[in-house]
Amino acid sequence: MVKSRRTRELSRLELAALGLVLTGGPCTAYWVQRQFQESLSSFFSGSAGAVYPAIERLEQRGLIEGRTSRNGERVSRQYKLTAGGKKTLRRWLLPPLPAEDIAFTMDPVRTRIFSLSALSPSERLRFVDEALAKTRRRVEEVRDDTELLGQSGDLYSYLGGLGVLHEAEARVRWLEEVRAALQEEGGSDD
Amino acid sequence: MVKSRRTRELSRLELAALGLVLTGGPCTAYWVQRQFQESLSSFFSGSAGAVYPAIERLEQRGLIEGRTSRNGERVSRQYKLTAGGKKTLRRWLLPPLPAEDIAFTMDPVRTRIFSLSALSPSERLRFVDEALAKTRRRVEEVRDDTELLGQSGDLYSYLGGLGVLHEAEARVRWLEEVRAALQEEGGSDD
DNA sequence: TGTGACATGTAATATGTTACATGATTGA
DNA sequence: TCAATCATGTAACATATTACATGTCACA
Repeated sequence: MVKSRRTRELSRLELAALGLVLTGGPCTAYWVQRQFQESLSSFFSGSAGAVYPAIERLEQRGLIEGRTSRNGERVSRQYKLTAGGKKTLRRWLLPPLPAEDIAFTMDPVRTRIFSLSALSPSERLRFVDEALAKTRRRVEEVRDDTELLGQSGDLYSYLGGLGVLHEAEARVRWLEEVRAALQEEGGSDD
Repeated sequence: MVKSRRTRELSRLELAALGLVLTGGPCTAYWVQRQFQESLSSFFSGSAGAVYPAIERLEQRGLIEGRTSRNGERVSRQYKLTAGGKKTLRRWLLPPLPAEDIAFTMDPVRTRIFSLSALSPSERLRFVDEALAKTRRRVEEVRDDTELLGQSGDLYSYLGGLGVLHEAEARVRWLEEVRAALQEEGGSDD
């Protein structure tokens, strides 16, 4: 039995891609790419320049294995998880969950809040109102998409969608509070 | 009047740093770095290797201006926003808010959900229970920090903290739903 | 005949990460 | 005097982004 040498940790994209190959394999790199693009989470763009190299790295590590197949003139490479790949995924899922992953949070609208003093009181309200309107619309979109996922019978995708929905709804509630606070602070305009 | 030539867009880190200089200026790059490190949002690590170059780029663009000062042997460079910097911030805040910024969402726990089939039913519950416990603890931490921000009188920081709190609470509610769904699906073990 | 989805990649670019390195000042 | 904080940076590295490039296949 070979002791694996210490090697660099997998990036989030690599881990997510590995999980996709588990669920969808055997599948092509292109399919993985589409999953990223269609995902409700837009963290990864699903660009070819990111996905293809990531898949290659996973294969080089022996976490997935590819098999080139031919349909007429068309070649494609189908990947599936190896035993090592599954072990890696299990290590990723089983305790302990790293603190950074629990604390991770990012909202580009929230980032902007800290610069609000560059605007006049009425402009601040305009900012929040736009964010509120667009986030509400986003909630509806996510709700629809999640409902579809629920009907598709894919439990984990549905649960993922539900997570995105909860987050979007939380943003709406938060923005409503922000709006109230700004109105109170507001007073006269510029 | 000089038409500004088309130039690359500012990165999120640059924009966030610009906002920090608005709020905290005149301030040092080190101070900006500390703000990132202490922020409840852990999206940016606040590493010197990211912050110092970003501040330099902002200065080269004329969005902030620095002034080297001397206290005894100690030199430090104090930055403050320029008129152009303020204009840039206002453009960032005023409509339209880009759709990507509204849709942006990332939760490393949620990412893992899609790979849950690598675990046995009882392991899946263990995963969710750990996430739930740690996220609940996180909610308490964020609540405390946000309360302090509220007492500090810095309205925008407080509102930012409130946003993080809402998000953490939403994650707890979501994980509770996930737990229920997994128990229902669960049945027999491995 | 042409469009769009399938499929695979590369190149240029920039950004951010970790780790290293240095030195002054403050306060216990 | 020692540790922590203030303060400024650099180097190596990998990764992700956009844009480009190519070609097949199904179908209307």
